[in-house]
Amino acid sequence: MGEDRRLEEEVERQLRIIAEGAEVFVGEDDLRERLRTALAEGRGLRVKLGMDPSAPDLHLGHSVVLMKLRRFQELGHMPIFLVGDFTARIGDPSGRKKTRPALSAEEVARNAETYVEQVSRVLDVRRAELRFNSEWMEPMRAADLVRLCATATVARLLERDDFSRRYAAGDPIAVHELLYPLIQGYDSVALRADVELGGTDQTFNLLMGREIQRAYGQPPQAVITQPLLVGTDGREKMSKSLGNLIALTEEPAEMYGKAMSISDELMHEWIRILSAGEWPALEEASGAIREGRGGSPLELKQGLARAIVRRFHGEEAAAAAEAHFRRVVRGGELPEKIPEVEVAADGPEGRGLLYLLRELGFASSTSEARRLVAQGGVSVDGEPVRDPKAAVAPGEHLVRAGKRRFARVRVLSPAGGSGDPDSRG
RNA sequence: GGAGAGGUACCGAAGCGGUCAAACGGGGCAGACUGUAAAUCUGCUGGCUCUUGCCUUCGGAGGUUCGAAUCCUCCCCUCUCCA
Repeated sequence: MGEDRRLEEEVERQLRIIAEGAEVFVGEDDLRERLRTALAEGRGLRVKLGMDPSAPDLHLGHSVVLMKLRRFQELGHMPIFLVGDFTARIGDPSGRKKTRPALSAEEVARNAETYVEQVSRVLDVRRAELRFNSEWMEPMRAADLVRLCATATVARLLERDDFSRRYAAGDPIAVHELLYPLIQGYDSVALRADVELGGTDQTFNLLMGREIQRAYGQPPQAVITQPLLVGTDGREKMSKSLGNLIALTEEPAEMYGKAMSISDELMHEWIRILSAGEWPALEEASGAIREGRGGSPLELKQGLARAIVRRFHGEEAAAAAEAHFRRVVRGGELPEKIPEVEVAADGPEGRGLLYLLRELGFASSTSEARRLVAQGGVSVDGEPVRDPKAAVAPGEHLVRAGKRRFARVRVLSPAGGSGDPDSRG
Protein backbone atom coordinates (compact mmCIF):
# COMPACT_ATOMS: atom_id res chain seq x y z
CA MET A 1 0.00 0.00 0.00
CA GLY A 2 3.02 2.27 0.47
CA GLU A 3 3.52 1.84 -3.25
CA ASP A 4 0.07 3.30 -3.91
CA ARG A 5 0.67 6.24 -1.66
CA ARG A 6 3.91 7.04 -3.39
CA LEU A 7 2.11 6.92 -6.72
CA GLU A 8 -0.64 9.22 -5.42
CA GLU A 9 1.93 11.67 -4.16
CA GLU A 10 3.75 11.64 -7.46
CA VAL A 11 0.51 12.24 -9.35
CA GLU A 12 -0.35 15.20 -7.14
CA ARG A 13 3.19 16.58 -7.38
CA GLN A 14 3.08 16.46 -11.15
CA LEU A 15 -0.38 18.01 -11.29
CA ARG A 16 0.86 20.90 -9.21
CA ILE A 17 3.75 21.51 -11.57
CA ILE A 18 1.49 21.14 -14.57
CA ALA A 19 -1.05 23.60 -13.24
CA GLU A 20 1.47 26.19 -12.15
CA GLY A 21 0.98 29.52 -13.85
CA ALA A 22 -1.79 28.16 -16.06
CA GLU A 23 -4.70 30.38 -16.89
CA VAL A 24 -7.15 27.60 -17.65
CA PHE A 25 -6.93 23.91 -16.82
CA VAL A 26 -9.82 21.91 -18.22
CA GLY A 27 -10.15 18.21 -17.57
CA GLU A 28 -7.97 18.07 -14.49
CA ASP A 29 -9.83 15.13 -12.94
CA ASP A 30 -9.61 13.10 -16.12
CA LEU A 31 -5.96 13.93 -16.36
CA ARG A 32 -5.34 12.81 -12.79
CA GLU A 33 -6.79 9.46 -13.74
CA ARG A 34 -4.75 9.16 -16.88
CA LEU A 35 -1.60 10.32 -15.17
CA ARG A 36 -2.07 7.64 -12.54
CA THR A 37 -2.48 4.95 -15.17
CA ALA A 38 0.42 6.21 -17.23
CA LEU A 39 2.78 6.41 -14.27
CA ALA A 40 1.74 2.98 -13.07
CA GLU A 41 2.48 1.59 -16.50
CA GLY A 42 5.70 3.52 -16.72
CA ARG A 43 4.83 5.52 -19.80
CA GLY A 44 4.34 9.22 -20.42
CA LEU A 45 1.41 11.32 -21.51
CA ARG A 46 1.22 12.67 -25.02
CA VAL A 47 1.38 16.44 -24.78
CA LYS A 48 0.57 18.39 -27.90
CA LEU A 49 1.66 21.89 -28.76
CA GLY A 50 0.77 23.16 -32.18
CA MET A 51 2.23 26.13 -33.94
CA ASP A 52 1.56 27.60 -37.31
CA PRO A 53 4.65 28.33 -39.31
CA SER A 54 3.09 31.59 -40.37
CA ALA A 55 6.00 33.71 -39.17
CA PRO A 56 9.57 32.44 -39.13
CA ASP A 57 10.42 33.97 -35.78
CA LEU A 58 9.40 32.44 -32.50
CA HIS A 59 9.44 34.98 -29.73
CA LEU A 60 9.29 35.39 -25.99
CA GLY A 61 5.52 34.95 -26.06
CA HIS A 62 5.90 31.51 -27.60
CA SER A 63 8.49 30.64 -25.01
CA VAL A 64 5.90 30.77 -22.23
CA VAL A 65 4.07 27.78 -23.55
CA LEU A 66 7.29 26.10 -24.67
CA MET A 67 8.51 26.27 -21.09
CA LYS A 68 5.39 24.46 -20.02
CA LEU A 69 6.03 21.80 -22.60
CA ARG A 70 9.55 21.50 -21.25
CA ARG A 71 8.14 20.92 -17.77
CA PHE A 72 6.15 18.01 -19.13
CA GLN A 73 9.26 16.68 -20.78
CA GLU A 74 11.19 16.93 -17.53
CA LEU A 75 8.43 14.96 -15.84
CA GLY A 76 8.97 12.20 -18.34
CA HIS A 77 6.14 12.87 -20.74
CA MET A 78 6.28 13.02 -24.50
CA PRO A 79 6.15 16.49 -26.06
CA ILE A 80 4.58 16.52 -29.48
CA PHE A 81 5.55 19.55 -31.41
CA LEU A 82 3.05 19.95 -34.19
CA VAL A 83 3.90 22.22 -37.07
CA GLY A 84 0.65 23.30 -38.62
CA ASP A 85 1.92 23.40 -42.15
CA PHE A 86 -1.51 22.59 -43.51
CA THR A 87 -3.42 24.96 -41.26
CA ALA A 88 -0.96 27.76 -41.94
CA ARG A 89 -2.29 27.73 -45.44
CA ILE A 90 -5.71 28.51 -43.99
CA GLY A 91 -4.67 31.12 -41.46
CA ASP A 92 -5.68 30.97 -37.82
CA PRO A 93 -8.50 33.43 -37.23
CA SER A 94 -7.74 33.62 -33.49
CA GLY A 95 -7.67 37.19 -32.26
CA ARG A 96 -7.98 38.37 -35.78
CA LYS A 97 -10.01 41.29 -36.92
CA LYS A 98 -9.52 40.37 -40.51
CA THR A 99 -9.08 37.30 -42.61
CA ARG A 100 -5.52 36.18 -42.29
CA PRO A 101 -3.74 35.94 -45.59
CA ALA A 102 -3.07 32.36 -46.55
CA LEU A 103 0.54 31.43 -47.06
CA SER A 104 1.93 29.61 -50.02
CA ALA A 105 3.30 26.10 -49.60
CA GLU A 106 6.83 27.43 -50.16
CA GLU A 107 6.57 30.11 -47.50
CA VAL A 108 5.22 27.58 -45.05
CA ALA A 109 8.02 25.16 -45.77
CA ARG A 110 10.64 27.85 -45.37
CA ASN A 111 9.20 29.00 -42.06
CA ALA A 112 8.81 25.48 -40.73
CA GLU A 113 12.46 24.78 -41.39
CA THR A 114 13.68 27.29 -38.86
CA TYR A 115 11.24 26.13 -36.18
CA VAL A 116 13.06 23.13 -34.88
CA GLU A 117 16.25 25.10 -34.40
CA GLN A 118 14.39 27.78 -32.47
CA VAL A 119 12.43 25.34 -30.39
CA SER A 120 15.62 23.55 -29.49
CA ARG A 121 16.63 26.61 -27.48
CA VAL A 122 13.96 25.69 -25.00
CA LEU A 123 13.22 22.02 -25.50
CA ASP A 124 15.27 18.89 -25.95
CA VAL A 125 13.99 18.22 -29.44
CA ARG A 126 15.65 14.83 -29.65
CA ARG A 127 13.25 13.58 -27.01
CA ALA A 128 10.19 15.06 -28.65
CA GLU A 129 7.90 14.05 -31.45
CA LEU A 130 7.91 16.42 -34.39
CA ARG A 131 4.89 16.20 -36.66
CA PHE A 132 3.27 18.12 -39.50
CA ASN A 133 -0.48 18.18 -39.88
CA SER A 134 -0.27 17.95 -43.65
CA GLU A 135 0.58 14.33 -42.88
CA TRP A 136 -3.10 13.53 -42.32
CA MET A 137 -4.80 16.58 -43.78
CA GLU A 138 -3.24 16.35 -47.21
CA PRO A 139 -4.59 12.87 -47.95
CA MET A 140 -7.95 13.53 -46.31
CA ARG A 141 -10.81 12.93 -48.66
CA ALA A 142 -13.72 15.27 -49.14
CA ALA A 143 -16.09 12.77 -47.55
CA ASP A 144 -13.91 12.64 -44.45
CA LEU A 145 -13.74 16.39 -44.30
CA VAL A 146 -17.52 16.54 -44.43
CA ARG A 147 -17.67 14.01 -41.62
CA LEU A 148 -15.35 16.23 -39.61
CA CYS A 149 -17.51 19.25 -40.31
CA ALA A 150 -20.55 17.36 -39.06
CA THR A 151 -19.04 17.26 -35.57
CA ALA A 152 -19.70 20.94 -34.92
CA THR A 153 -22.45 23.45 -35.50
CA VAL A 154 -22.25 26.91 -36.96
CA ALA A 155 -23.75 28.43 -33.84
CA ARG A 156 -21.09 26.74 -31.75
CA LEU A 157 -18.33 28.06 -33.97
CA LEU A 158 -19.79 31.54 -33.93
CA GLU A 159 -19.70 31.57 -30.15
CA ARG A 160 -16.05 32.25 -30.47
CA ASP A 161 -15.17 35.68 -29.30
CA ASP A 162 -13.27 36.77 -32.37
CA PHE A 163 -15.83 35.35 -34.78
CA SER A 164 -18.80 36.82 -32.96
CA ARG A 165 -17.07 40.15 -32.74
CA ARG A 166 -16.29 40.18 -36.40
CA TYR A 167 -19.77 39.01 -37.21
CA ALA A 168 -21.34 41.70 -35.03
CA ALA A 169 -19.10 44.35 -36.54
CA GLY A 170 -20.16 43.29 -40.01
CA ASP A 171 -16.67 42.16 -40.94
CA PRO A 172 -16.23 39.29 -43.34
CA ILE A 173 -15.67 35.76 -42.14
CA ALA A 174 -14.74 33.28 -44.81
CA VAL A 175 -16.02 29.74 -44.52
CA HIS A 176 -12.55 28.23 -44.50
CA GLU A 177 -11.83 30.17 -41.32
CA LEU A 178 -14.62 28.31 -39.62
CA LEU A 179 -12.84 25.12 -40.56
CA TYR A 180 -9.71 26.07 -38.72
CA PRO A 181 -10.77 25.01 -35.22
CA LEU A 182 -12.15 21.78 -36.63
CA ILE A 183 -8.89 20.86 -38.26
CA GLN A 184 -6.89 21.82 -35.21
CA GLY A 185 -9.20 19.63 -33.18
CA TYR A 186 -8.76 16.78 -35.62
CA ASP A 187 -5.01 17.06 -35.16
CA SER A 188 -5.58 15.99 -31.58
CA VAL A 189 -7.50 12.98 -32.85
CA ALA A 190 -4.70 12.06 -35.23
CA LEU A 191 -2.09 12.47 -32.51
CA ARG A 192 -4.18 10.88 -29.77
CA ALA A 193 -3.24 13.78 -27.53
CA ASP A 194 -3.71 13.47 -23.76
CA VAL A 195 -3.02 17.13 -23.19
CA GLU A 196 -2.91 20.16 -25.42
CA LEU A 197 -1.13 23.36 -24.52
CA GLY A 198 -1.57 26.84 -25.88
CA GLY A 199 -1.96 30.50 -25.12
CA THR A 200 -5.26 31.75 -23.75
CA ASP A 201 -6.16 32.91 -27.24
CA GLN A 202 -6.25 29.25 -28.17
CA THR A 203 -8.81 28.29 -25.55
CA PHE A 204 -11.63 27.85 -28.00
CA ASN A 205 -9.60 25.81 -30.45
CA LEU A 206 -8.27 23.58 -27.71
CA LEU A 207 -11.71 22.96 -26.23
CA MET A 208 -12.97 22.20 -29.72
CA GLY A 209 -10.33 19.50 -29.79
CA ARG A 210 -12.02 17.84 -26.82
CA GLU A 211 -15.36 17.76 -28.58
CA ILE A 212 -13.92 16.41 -31.76
CA GLN A 213 -11.97 13.73 -29.95
CA ARG A 214 -15.21 12.66 -28.28
CA ALA A 215 -16.96 12.60 -31.64
CA TYR A 216 -14.23 10.29 -32.89
CA GLY A 217 -14.52 8.04 -29.87
CA GLN A 218 -11.41 9.23 -28.05
CA PRO A 219 -11.19 10.43 -24.48
CA PRO A 220 -10.96 14.23 -24.56
CA GLN A 221 -7.59 15.84 -24.00
CA ALA A 222 -6.89 18.04 -21.02
CA VAL A 223 -6.56 21.66 -21.98
CA ILE A 224 -4.00 23.91 -20.35
CA THR A 225 -3.60 27.49 -21.45
CA GLN A 226 -0.88 29.91 -20.47
CA PRO A 227 -1.35 33.65 -20.11
CA LEU A 228 -0.39 35.71 -23.12
CA LEU A 229 2.66 37.86 -22.89
CA VAL A 230 2.08 41.53 -23.59
CA GLY A 231 4.59 42.89 -26.09
CA THR A 232 7.30 45.45 -25.54
CA ASP A 233 4.83 48.21 -26.37
CA GLY A 234 2.98 47.36 -23.16
CA ARG A 235 -0.35 47.31 -24.95
CA GLU A 236 -1.01 44.35 -27.17
CA LYS A 237 -0.03 40.76 -27.03
CA MET A 238 3.38 40.04 -28.38
CA SER A 239 3.19 39.30 -32.06
CA LYS A 240 5.19 39.46 -35.21
CA SER A 241 2.74 41.66 -37.04
CA LEU A 242 2.80 44.32 -34.33
CA GLY A 243 6.56 44.31 -34.16
CA ASN A 244 6.49 44.39 -30.37
CA LEU A 245 8.42 41.21 -29.89
CA ILE A 246 11.68 39.84 -28.62
CA ALA A 247 12.65 37.00 -30.92
CA LEU A 248 14.27 33.88 -29.49
CA THR A 249 17.06 34.20 -32.02
CA GLU A 250 17.71 37.83 -31.24
CA GLU A 251 21.23 38.96 -30.36
CA PRO A 252 21.91 39.08 -26.60
CA ALA A 253 22.50 42.84 -26.51
CA GLU A 254 19.39 43.51 -28.51
CA MET A 255 17.35 41.18 -26.32
CA TYR A 256 18.64 42.84 -23.19
CA GLY A 257 18.00 46.34 -24.52
CA LYS A 258 14.47 45.55 -25.53
CA ALA A 259 13.73 44.00 -22.17
CA MET A 260 15.01 47.15 -20.48
CA SER A 261 12.69 49.36 -22.50
CA ILE A 262 9.49 47.88 -21.13
CA SER A 263 7.46 49.74 -18.54
CA ASP A 264 7.75 48.94 -14.84
CA GLU A 265 4.20 47.71 -14.77
CA LEU A 266 4.89 45.31 -17.58
CA MET A 267 8.12 44.20 -15.93
CA HIS A 268 6.21 42.69 -13.01
CA GLU A 269 3.85 40.94 -15.36
CA TRP A 270 6.70 39.53 -17.42
CA ILE A 271 8.44 38.23 -14.34
CA ARG A 272 5.27 36.49 -13.23
CA ILE A 273 4.56 34.92 -16.61
CA LEU A 274 8.09 34.13 -17.74
CA SER A 275 9.51 32.87 -14.47
CA ALA A 276 8.07 29.38 -14.84
CA GLY A 277 9.32 28.73 -11.34
CA GLU A 278 12.92 29.40 -12.33
CA TRP A 279 13.28 32.95 -11.09
CA PRO A 280 12.24 32.91 -7.42
CA ALA A 281 14.58 35.80 -6.53
CA LEU A 282 13.07 38.03 -9.18
CA GLU A 283 9.56 37.09 -8.14
CA GLU A 284 10.41 37.95 -4.57
CA ALA A 285 11.98 41.31 -5.48
CA SER A 286 9.03 42.08 -7.73
CA GLY A 287 6.62 41.44 -4.88
CA ALA A 288 8.67 43.63 -2.57
CA ILE A 289 8.56 46.57 -4.95
CA ARG A 290 4.88 46.21 -5.66
CA GLU A 291 4.08 46.09 -1.97
CA GLY A 292 6.29 49.07 -1.24
CA ARG A 293 8.76 47.06 0.78
CA GLY A 294 11.64 48.66 -1.06
CA GLY A 295 13.98 47.70 -3.84
CA SER A 296 15.21 49.24 -7.05
CA PRO A 297 13.01 48.95 -10.12
CA LEU A 298 16.02 49.55 -12.32
CA GLU A 299 17.95 46.73 -10.76
CA LEU A 300 14.98 44.44 -10.95
CA LYS A 301 14.54 45.19 -14.61
CA GLN A 302 18.19 44.50 -15.20
CA GLY A 303 17.77 41.23 -13.39
CA LEU A 304 14.85 40.37 -15.64
CA ALA A 305 16.68 41.36 -18.79
CA ARG A 306 19.64 39.28 -17.69
CA ALA A 307 17.48 36.28 -16.86
CA ILE A 308 15.83 36.42 -20.25
CA VAL A 309 19.13 36.54 -22.10
CA ARG A 310 20.49 33.77 -19.90
CA ARG A 311 17.57 31.51 -20.73
CA PHE A 312 18.24 31.65 -24.46
CA HIS A 313 21.93 32.48 -24.77
CA GLY A 314 23.52 31.34 -21.52
CA GLU A 315 25.14 33.05 -18.56
CA GLU A 316 28.16 34.39 -20.38
CA ALA A 317 26.17 36.16 -23.07
CA ALA A 318 23.87 37.56 -20.41
CA ALA A 319 26.76 39.06 -18.48
CA ALA A 320 28.21 40.53 -21.66
CA ALA A 321 24.88 42.04 -22.65
CA GLU A 322 24.55 43.61 -19.25
CA ALA A 323 28.06 45.05 -19.40
CA HIS A 324 27.34 46.47 -22.83
CA PHE A 325 24.15 48.05 -21.56
CA ARG A 326 25.84 49.67 -18.60
CA ARG A 327 28.67 51.06 -20.66
CA VAL A 328 26.93 52.16 -23.85
CA VAL A 329 23.40 52.94 -22.92
CA ARG A 330 23.65 54.16 -19.37
CA GLY A 331 27.21 55.43 -19.64
CA GLY A 332 26.55 57.19 -22.91
CA GLU A 333 29.61 55.70 -24.53
CA LEU A 334 29.74 54.49 -28.09
CA PRO A 335 28.90 50.92 -28.88
CA GLU A 336 31.93 48.70 -29.37
CA LYS A 337 30.74 47.59 -32.76
CA ILE A 338 29.88 50.34 -35.20
CA PRO A 339 29.35 49.44 -38.82
CA GLU A 340 31.95 50.98 -41.07
CA VAL A 341 30.94 52.28 -44.45
CA GLU A 342 32.90 53.76 -47.27
CA VAL A 343 31.17 56.16 -49.63
CA ALA A 344 32.22 58.27 -52.56
CA ALA A 345 31.88 62.03 -52.39
CA ASP A 346 29.32 63.52 -54.72
CA GLY A 347 30.83 66.97 -54.84
CA PRO A 348 33.76 69.02 -53.62
CA GLU A 349 32.04 69.44 -50.25
CA GLY A 350 31.94 65.71 -49.72
CA ARG A 351 28.82 63.59 -49.54
CA GLY A 352 25.38 65.20 -49.19
CA LEU A 353 24.07 64.37 -45.73
CA LEU A 354 20.55 63.48 -46.82
CA TYR A 355 21.76 61.01 -49.41
CA LEU A 356 24.25 59.59 -46.99
CA LEU A 357 21.50 58.94 -44.44
CA ARG A 358 19.47 57.16 -47.04
CA GLU A 359 22.48 55.15 -48.14
CA LEU A 360 23.14 54.08 -44.56
CA GLY A 361 19.56 52.92 -44.22
CA PHE A 362 18.86 55.49 -41.51
CA ALA A 363 16.06 56.91 -43.63
CA SER A 364 13.97 55.21 -46.26
CA SER A 365 13.67 58.29 -48.46
CA THR A 366 15.35 61.62 -48.94
CA SER A 367 12.28 63.31 -47.54
CA GLU A 368 12.49 61.22 -44.41
CA ALA A 369 16.18 62.03 -44.07
CA ARG A 370 15.31 65.71 -44.41
CA ARG A 371 12.80 65.46 -41.59
CA LEU A 372 15.23 63.59 -39.41
CA VAL A 373 17.84 66.31 -39.90
CA ALA A 374 15.38 69.18 -39.49
CA GLN A 375 14.28 67.73 -36.18
CA GLY A 376 17.76 67.57 -34.80
CA GLY A 377 17.97 63.81 -34.85
CA VAL A 378 21.26 63.64 -36.70
CA SER A 379 24.76 64.38 -35.54
CA VAL A 380 28.13 64.14 -37.25
CA ASP A 381 31.16 63.65 -35.04
CA GLY A 382 29.01 64.47 -32.04
CA GLU A 383 27.84 67.80 -33.46
CA PRO A 384 24.14 68.09 -34.21
CA VAL A 385 23.51 69.05 -37.82
CA ARG A 386 20.25 70.77 -38.64
CA ASP A 387 20.98 72.01 -42.14
CA PRO A 388 19.47 69.62 -44.70
CA LYS A 389 21.85 70.95 -47.35
CA ALA A 390 24.89 70.04 -45.27
CA ALA A 391 27.51 67.72 -46.68
CA VAL A 392 29.87 65.37 -44.91
CA ALA A 393 33.41 66.32 -45.80
CA PRO A 394 35.93 63.77 -47.08
CA GLY A 395 37.58 61.78 -44.32
CA GLU A 396 36.30 59.68 -41.43
CA HIS A 397 33.20 60.67 -39.51
CA LEU A 398 30.89 59.25 -36.93
CA VAL A 399 27.31 59.65 -38.08
CA ARG A 400 24.51 59.14 -35.65
CA ALA A 401 20.76 59.16 -36.25
CA GLY A 402 18.36 59.06 -33.36
CA LYS A 403 19.52 57.34 -30.21
CA ARG A 404 20.76 54.05 -31.44
CA ARG A 405 21.80 54.17 -35.05
CA PHE A 406 25.52 54.71 -35.58
CA ALA A 407 27.88 54.42 -38.51
CA ARG A 408 31.50 55.18 -39.03
CA VAL A 409 31.63 56.68 -42.47
CA ARG A 410 34.67 57.20 -44.59
CA VAL A 411 33.96 59.71 -47.32
CA LEU A 412 36.41 59.40 -50.19
CA SER A 413 37.65 62.54 -51.87
CA PRO A 414 35.91 63.34 -55.12
CA ALA A 415 37.74 62.03 -58.16
CA GLY A 416 39.84 64.73 -59.77
CA GLY A 417 39.42 66.83 -56.65
CA SER A 418 42.12 69.20 -55.49
CA GLY A 419 43.11 67.12 -52.50
CA ASP A 420 44.83 63.77 -52.24
CA PRO A 421 46.15 62.61 -55.62
CA ASP A 422 46.10 58.99 -54.41
CA SER A 423 42.39 59.00 -53.76
CA ARG A 424 40.33 56.53 -55.67
CA GLY A 425 36.77 57.63 -56.39
C1' G B 1 -32.57 36.86 -56.91
C1' G B 2 -34.55 41.81 -54.46
C1' A B 3 -33.58 46.24 -51.34
C1' G B 4 -30.12 49.18 -48.72
C1' A B 5 -25.11 50.66 -46.84
C1' G B 6 -20.02 50.81 -47.85
C1' G B 7 -14.66 50.47 -50.10
C1' U B 8 -10.12 57.14 -48.35
C1' A B 9 -2.92 57.33 -46.58
C1' C B 10 0.43 51.97 -41.87
C1' C B 11 -4.62 51.27 -39.04
C1' G B 12 -9.38 53.55 -37.63
C1' A B 13 -12.12 57.54 -39.53
C1' A B 14 -13.76 62.72 -41.74
C1' G B 15 -14.27 64.95 -46.43
C1' C B 16 -18.83 64.59 -51.01
C1' G B 17 -16.77 69.75 -57.58
C1' G B 18 -11.71 73.99 -56.68
C1' U B 19 -8.85 76.85 -50.61
C1' C B 20 -7.18 68.30 -50.66
C1' A B 21 -1.07 65.41 -50.16
C1' A B 22 -6.54 65.07 -47.98
C1' A B 23 -9.39 67.08 -40.89
C1' C B 24 -9.09 64.03 -36.40
C1' G B 25 -7.43 59.70 -33.43
C1' G B 26 -4.02 55.54 -33.07
C1' G B 27 0.67 53.77 -34.57
C1' G B 28 5.61 55.19 -36.12
C1' C B 29 9.87 58.62 -36.09
C1' A B 30 12.53 62.80 -33.79
C1' G B 31 13.23 66.25 -29.65
C1' A B 32 12.46 67.50 -24.16
C1' C B 33 12.06 64.92 -19.48
C1' U B 34 13.86 60.06 -17.29
C1' G B 35 16.18 54.85 -14.56
C1' U B 36 17.96 53.98 -22.82
C1' A B 37 12.14 53.25 -18.58
C1' A B 38 6.83 54.03 -18.76
C1' A B 39 3.63 58.25 -18.52
C1' U B 40 3.67 63.34 -20.17
C1' C B 41 4.86 67.50 -23.45
C1' U B 42 6.50 69.38 -28.54
C1' G B 43 7.26 68.61 -33.67
C1' C B 44 7.11 65.52 -37.97
C1' U B 45 4.66 61.55 -40.57
C1' G B 46 3.54 60.27 -49.93
C1' G B 47 7.81 60.89 -53.27
C1' C B 48 11.24 64.11 -55.65
C1' U B 49 18.80 67.55 -55.24
C1' C B 50 13.09 69.68 -51.95
C1' U B 51 10.51 74.02 -50.19
C1' U B 52 4.62 79.38 -51.77
C1' G B 53 8.02 73.96 -57.67
C1' C B 54 7.07 69.18 -59.88
C1' C B 55 5.20 64.03 -59.66
C1' U B 56 2.05 60.03 -57.61
C1' U B 57 -2.30 58.79 -54.21
C1' C B 58 -8.69 58.41 -52.12
C1' G B 59 -11.39 49.87 -54.81
C1' G B 60 -10.59 49.28 -60.72
C1' A B 61 -11.50 51.07 -65.79
C1' G B 62 -13.63 54.77 -68.60
C1' G B 63 -16.40 59.57 -68.95
C1' U B 64 -18.39 64.81 -67.72
C1' U B 65 -15.75 69.44 -66.38
C1' C B 66 -11.17 74.82 -67.08
C1' G B 67 -10.85 71.63 -62.53
C1' A B 68 -12.94 65.17 -59.47
C1' A B 69 -11.55 61.67 -53.35
C1' U B 70 -16.04 64.44 -54.42
C1' C B 71 -20.67 64.07 -60.44
C1' C B 72 -21.92 59.96 -64.37
C1' U B 73 -21.28 54.77 -66.54
C1' C B 74 -19.52 49.92 -66.19
C1' C B 75 -16.78 46.43 -63.30
C1' C B 76 -14.61 44.19 -58.72
C1' C B 77 -14.98 43.52 -53.39
C1' U B 78 -17.49 43.78 -48.33
C1' C B 79 -21.64 44.16 -44.95
C1' U B 80 -27.03 44.22 -43.51
C1' C B 81 -32.08 42.88 -44.29
C1' C B 82 -35.56 40.09 -47.32
C1' A B 83 -35.99 35.56 -50.42
